[in-house]
Amino acid sequence: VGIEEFSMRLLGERLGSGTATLYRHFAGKDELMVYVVDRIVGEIDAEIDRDAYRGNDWRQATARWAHSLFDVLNRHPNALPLFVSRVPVGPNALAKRERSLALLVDRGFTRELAARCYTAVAHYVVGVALQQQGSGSDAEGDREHLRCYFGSLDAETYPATVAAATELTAVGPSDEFRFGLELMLDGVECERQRGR
Amino acid sequence: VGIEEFSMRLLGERLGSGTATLYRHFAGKDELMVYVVDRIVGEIDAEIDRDAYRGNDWRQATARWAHSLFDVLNRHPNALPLFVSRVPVGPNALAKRERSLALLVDRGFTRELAARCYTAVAHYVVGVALQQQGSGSDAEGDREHLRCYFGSLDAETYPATVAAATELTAVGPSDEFRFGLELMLDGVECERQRGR
DNA sequence: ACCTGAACACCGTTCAAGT
DNA sequence: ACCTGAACACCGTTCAAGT
Repeated sequence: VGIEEFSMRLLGERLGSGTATLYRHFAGKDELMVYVVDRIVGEIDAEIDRDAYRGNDWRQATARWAHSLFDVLNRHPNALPLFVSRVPVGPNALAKRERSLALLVDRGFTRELAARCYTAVAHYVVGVALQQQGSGSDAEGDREHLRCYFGSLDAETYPATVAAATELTAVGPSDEFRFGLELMLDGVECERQRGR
Repeated sequence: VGIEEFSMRLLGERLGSGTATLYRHFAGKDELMVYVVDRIVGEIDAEIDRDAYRGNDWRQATARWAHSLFDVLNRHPNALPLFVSRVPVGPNALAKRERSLALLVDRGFTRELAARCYTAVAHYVVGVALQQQGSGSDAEGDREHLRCYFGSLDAETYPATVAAATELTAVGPSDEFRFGLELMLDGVECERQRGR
């Protein structure tokens, strides 16, 4: 129902129990949300745990979990704000982090570079998903609206914005994500070669 | 006071007026927050508007506004959640976007590549700031705590995480930001050369 | 032992009544 | 005309009272 509309009263009602009963299972709303986050993290493609996965190089493998995480976050737009300023430490989060890190270390990254690159990519994925939040079914309409707005600005004051009104709004959320991820992986490749 | 603690009643009280009076100036809490966001965006280093700025190459200039935006966001940690899923379109946001875009186009980027790179960098900066939110004065203590937690895990189940416990928590928020930004700018450089 | 209605101390927003 | 106390319809959380 969305984070704004959710309430302990509503949850109690849907479960056919009193609101106060919920506090026998969770310390409060905050603790409940921690469990919600870990459950969502658990939905990340299990492929990352498989042996077959080892055939791919670091770039393919990293791109794969990044896309999988991005997909999962987009499947749960209502829960996205829960990922702000919360380092997920539940059992599912631990397992996924382990695999993503091992991926890099197994393929020759130093522990330090692996840790830095893992963190950068993970923060990029969640960050973009957060800022694209709500760009669901009517995303095309929203972009159209923004394009008109940029295009209608004063061309003397905002020449570059007016000229690039189309380009600024032509790229959809998933294309934008893919492009930025490739930029970051290109950067990782540079850093890796520099380290040698 | 933080977004959680803020209320229209508190604001009315601090201004020495009735709560209902606020609704004569703003349609409601949401509209008020839009103004808060644009005011914060207005704090981005004005250097970006100056002619002297033109001496720098695209990478220096882009890194400069990215760092400035990051600093501004960190100066207002309580307002950060307001940047989730809101494309800032106030007067200050328009002015800053114009300069950041013109920067790239003036230095030979096509409109499309400029738009894509601007968007990627802007989303990266805000995304990282969002996820580092609250890592203020006691950040060192939090990292120490997380390091112990990672280090204490079962080494059979989480070998890479245990081994990299130090590396995962050794990098502070601003270093992490700088590293990821460099990755992304390396990627932009790659893309730019490919386009030629 | 387990559950919960009702209460407590809050919200955002509205509007009739005051100045 | 402008302001606002009080009310309305909600919150999260607690606890005495019920089963």
